[in-house]
Amino acid sequence: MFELLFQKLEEKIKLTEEEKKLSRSFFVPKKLRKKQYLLQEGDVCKYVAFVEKGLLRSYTINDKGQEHINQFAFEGWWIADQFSFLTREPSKYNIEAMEDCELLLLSKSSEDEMLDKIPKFERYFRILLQNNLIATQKRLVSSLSQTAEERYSELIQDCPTTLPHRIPQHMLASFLGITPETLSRIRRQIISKKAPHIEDNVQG
Amino acid sequence: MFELLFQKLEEKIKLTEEEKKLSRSFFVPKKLRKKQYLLQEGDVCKYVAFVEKGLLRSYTINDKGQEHINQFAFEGWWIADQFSFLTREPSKYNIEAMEDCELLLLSKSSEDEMLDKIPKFERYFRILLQNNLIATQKRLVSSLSQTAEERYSELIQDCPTTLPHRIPQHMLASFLGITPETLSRIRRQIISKKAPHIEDNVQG
DNA sequence: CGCGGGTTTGATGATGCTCAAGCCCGGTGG
DNA sequence: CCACCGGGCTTGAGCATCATCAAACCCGCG
Repeated sequence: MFELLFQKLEEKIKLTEEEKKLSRSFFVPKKLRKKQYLLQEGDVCKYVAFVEKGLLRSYTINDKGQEHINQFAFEGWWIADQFSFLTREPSKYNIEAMEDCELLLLSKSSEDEMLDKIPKFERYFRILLQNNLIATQKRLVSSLSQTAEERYSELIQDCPTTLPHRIPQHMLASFLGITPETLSRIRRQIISKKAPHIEDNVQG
Repeated sequence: MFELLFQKLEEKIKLTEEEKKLSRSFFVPKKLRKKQYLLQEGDVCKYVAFVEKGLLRSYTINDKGQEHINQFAFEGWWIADQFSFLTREPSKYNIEAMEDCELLLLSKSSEDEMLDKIPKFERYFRILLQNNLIATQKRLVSSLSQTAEERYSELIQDCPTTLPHRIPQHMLASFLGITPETLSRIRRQIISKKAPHIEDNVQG
């Protein structure tokens, strides 16, 4: 259950066997079935979750009833509503399992204690947050300055295999901040750009 | 010169006098005149800067030549291109002083040494990044799910005094990802919504 | 006074949304 | 085995939002 976690940890920090053993004790394993929720809007986010297996999404619903996906979390990623977790205020996000999941949960008190007893984790989480911030800023800039087509093209360029394979189109649309209809039309346009001669020249 | 920095530090971590003295040595004071640059596109971001005084903006220019402001940094804030600072790759951002500034610069090697010698800073930067991430995620969601008018209204609701006072409209527009013309029209609409009776009913 | 920037205003067009319908395909039950 | 259902993807027509281009305006400053 902890294999992937320790593998990921070792990429950033070196833990002694002692520390590994101790750190295990702070996590609570949890399995989620597809469509079950780790967090629902209005609840306080009590855990940050490390994804050992499966796939989750975090999304909000705005006043017009539209869903907007904020983040996906694949194997080896962390997911939570940082704001609610930190402040203990009710969350505006929902975190749902898109596939059957195996998670390692870390409560606020466990995190605090772990950071106290194994300060190396301060560094680990700092690096994690830094990378997350870099990625989020990049996404923000692209959402402000690029067209939907450009954003979609870049997205599938970054993850040409996993994304279309494990995530249905209407959720990619929601992630990009566009409607499923628009995404469908964009895909058609891209295809006709790539092979503009096919429809025109193949005449038998 | 270090007053504001230590004030901000004390909100998050407790430093001994020894540590304060030591930490000073890692920073290099720097003054910038209005319109001078801390970082220019194509250069590697060599410093994270703490703003003792003044105001800066970080922006990118996309392929169509449009500027998009990524971040402002007021007194007490930090600013850098985290990605370039971390990877030493050339930056895609420009960081420019919007007013005369007094900064405290921290180079990568100084940061590393400081984190080594005063591990409390790991925690400080972790908290900093956490707050920055929360804010950036919020901005991302609003840029994906709200209209320009909604985003502008929320922005000036959050900072009704400082923002319009110190930041010209066309830069607010760039921050919101809209054109100056659109922002101007939005402002007019908001005004006429607030007092719809004025034009209609005052007839002499 | 005239210049130059920032802001405003207008006309037109592109991008993406809404609503509505049709299609495709896998799953279910008769 | 097939008919039916439902969800996801596609397609179309019309519309809202926002960008673009161009011109006017406003105001501080040399």
